[in-house]
Amino acid sequence: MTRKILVTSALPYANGAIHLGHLVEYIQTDIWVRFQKMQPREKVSECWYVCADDTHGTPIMLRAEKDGITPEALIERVHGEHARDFAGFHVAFDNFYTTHSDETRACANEIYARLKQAGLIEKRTIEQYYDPVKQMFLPDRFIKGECPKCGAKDQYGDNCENCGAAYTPNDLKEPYSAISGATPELRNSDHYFFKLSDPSCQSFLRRWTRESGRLQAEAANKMQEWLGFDENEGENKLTDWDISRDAPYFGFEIPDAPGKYFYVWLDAPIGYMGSFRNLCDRRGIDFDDYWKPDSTTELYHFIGKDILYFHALFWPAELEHAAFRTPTGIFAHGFLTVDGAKMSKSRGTFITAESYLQTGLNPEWLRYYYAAKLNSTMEDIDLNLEDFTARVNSDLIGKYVNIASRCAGFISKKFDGRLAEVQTSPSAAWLQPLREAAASIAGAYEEREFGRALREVMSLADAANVVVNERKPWDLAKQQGRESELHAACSQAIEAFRLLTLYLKPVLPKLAEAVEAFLGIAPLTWSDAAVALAAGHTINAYSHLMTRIDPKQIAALVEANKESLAPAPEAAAQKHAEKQENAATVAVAQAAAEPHISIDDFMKVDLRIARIVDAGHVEGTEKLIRLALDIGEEKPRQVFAGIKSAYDPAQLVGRLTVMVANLAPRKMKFGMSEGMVLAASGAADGNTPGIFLLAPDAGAVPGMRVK
RNA sequence: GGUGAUGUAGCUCAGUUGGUUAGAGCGAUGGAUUCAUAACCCAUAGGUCGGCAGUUCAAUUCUGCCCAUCACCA
Repeated sequence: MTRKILVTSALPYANGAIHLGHLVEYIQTDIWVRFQKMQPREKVSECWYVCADDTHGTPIMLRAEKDGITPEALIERVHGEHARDFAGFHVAFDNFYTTHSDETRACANEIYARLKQAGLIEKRTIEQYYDPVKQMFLPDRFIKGECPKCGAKDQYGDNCENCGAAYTPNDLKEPYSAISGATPELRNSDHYFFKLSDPSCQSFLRRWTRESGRLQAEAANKMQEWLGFDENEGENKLTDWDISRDAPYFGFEIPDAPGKYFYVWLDAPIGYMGSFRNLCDRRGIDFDDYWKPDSTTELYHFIGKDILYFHALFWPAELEHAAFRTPTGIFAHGFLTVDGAKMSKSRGTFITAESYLQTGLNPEWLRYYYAAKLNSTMEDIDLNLEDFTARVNSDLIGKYVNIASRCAGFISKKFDGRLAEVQTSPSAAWLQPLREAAASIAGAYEEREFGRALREVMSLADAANVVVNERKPWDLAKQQGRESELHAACSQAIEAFRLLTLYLKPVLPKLAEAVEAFLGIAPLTWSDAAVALAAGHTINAYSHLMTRIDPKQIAALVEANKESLAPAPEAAAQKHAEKQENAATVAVAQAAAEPHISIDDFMKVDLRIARIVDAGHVEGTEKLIRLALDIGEEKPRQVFAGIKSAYDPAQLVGRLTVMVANLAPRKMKFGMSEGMVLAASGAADGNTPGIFLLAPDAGAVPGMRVK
């Protein structure tokens, strides 16, 4: 059966420039799509690649305000920049659209309406911080204050960068608005939730995430962590997802809720549909064929591993319950590092797509290098600038282009550009492995094992160079009567070059075009591997196809991206998920507060004497011991404790210790942890190793309260 | 803190369902060659397969502990 495929890359947020980190994904997707489009129609009859700018949310609104323009003007400008950058790197979307479109709005409204009809939308009143100066509700990341745990100042509203504690903005001490600096007030507001906690969502997602092909193995593991193993898991489930935001907000107003807007993360994935709908309208494609529930077409989302949550949980659950098809597969990739470290503005390794092109570097160099490093896992990939130069120069110029360069001249000068018979020539037997490699290279591309594909291509290029070396066309050219040998040797080398070009074409589309012009052939497709160019086929004069990277260009690129200013925090710069949160850093001095707690605070902690009635290792963990604790209740409590390094389970059974009995139960991969045992340990500096479990003096019995 | 991943030659990476001398490309060194933008070809050197312990006739591979790096914790 012929395949029909729809492919997406994650939507870039419309408040910043495309950089080398983004390009990993777009290049990866583009290579895969180009590969599919080279397949014969009977195998892949359609393959569409759509994307869009992600244009909504608070950061866009504030950014536009800061620039003194409307959000619409901002996103239009950025759309132009993004389209230019993608085109510059030969990323060939069938449609690069925008989420701020009628199509996306219509899809969002439809999905919302259907979810509502299915009883999966719920209105709830929540308490949220409000900036009285700016007159708007504040997203978590726009509230800063002191960490409730360690007292560190100027921490974001969701977690502490100093001690790593996670909390909600309501827990922050001395909170202030990162926008105005004002002290925010708690106010009530109605929000709309997608009921992810509904049993139908839970059971659907448990099934869906485990189906073969949906997720990479590592991603499926992660999902299991979030979802739990089975239906009988404790009451700790997925929580409902807040999909609305209050005005002022740049986005789509919810149809039946004036003043409420769809949260940007709701309409972002819907933007895939919106973009495709727009393409369908322009090209006469059947939208429903791709999105109806029982569709036989394939749908793939290429994403960064940071947004797996949105694409593997929320998105399929939405689609399923809104009576659309769900994705065939989610392909997550890792992050990019440059020279082994996060991209850094001060080091000049935060490199924008625009600066790369303006410095005069060839985009196909980067495409090749990324491809050489990409595989189907979520591992991070490193752009090592020295290695980049060496690898591209050696592989592409030294090996691959060299084959044409060293043989084409003889064909032109001695044979008037005409090729000898190759397909049936006995001396051309060495080309057979090159030709047959088409299948395994195709397999590697299909599986997104681009590195493996290119290793195979380059080893074939090595083999071709060895053969040329053995045939020595330069010697043959000097000898009378050996013209046909020379003709055969060079024609075969050209044929090898044609095959290698075909295999590299998904990665190097422009170079392949230049080769097609040089060889005087129609655009190469995968089935062209089978048949050699015919005897007498005329090729054009060779002119060099690609230059080497000059290390000076790399130095210039780094220099152009260097910011001498004090480096701003940029740790999360390559992520999509930050879109809803990333705030401008506003420094506001805060007075220190004494980190005392009241007796009431202390009494909230229900400490109990517990007897360890059972203890055992937890398979698959490095630090945990599973404890069964008797605190005088009907059933012992199950608690997981990170004390494996210091205790042997067998020695623990029977002894008394102290546990926190009213700690919120936490679902872990291996079951519920219903409390916590108390143990002392030294600072994390490792100078005082060891973990020391607390124990009461003789006389205490299980269940006694500790206070 | 918890979870997951990674750690193999100077660099970038393969690989090992436990089995003799651990591989490639680049780089280095030596040689050969001159058709090719000094590319290509041949050869050599270079690794306690992060560290320590255990299981085993045998561990880079399995198990435990430790170290380092990275990500995630909605």
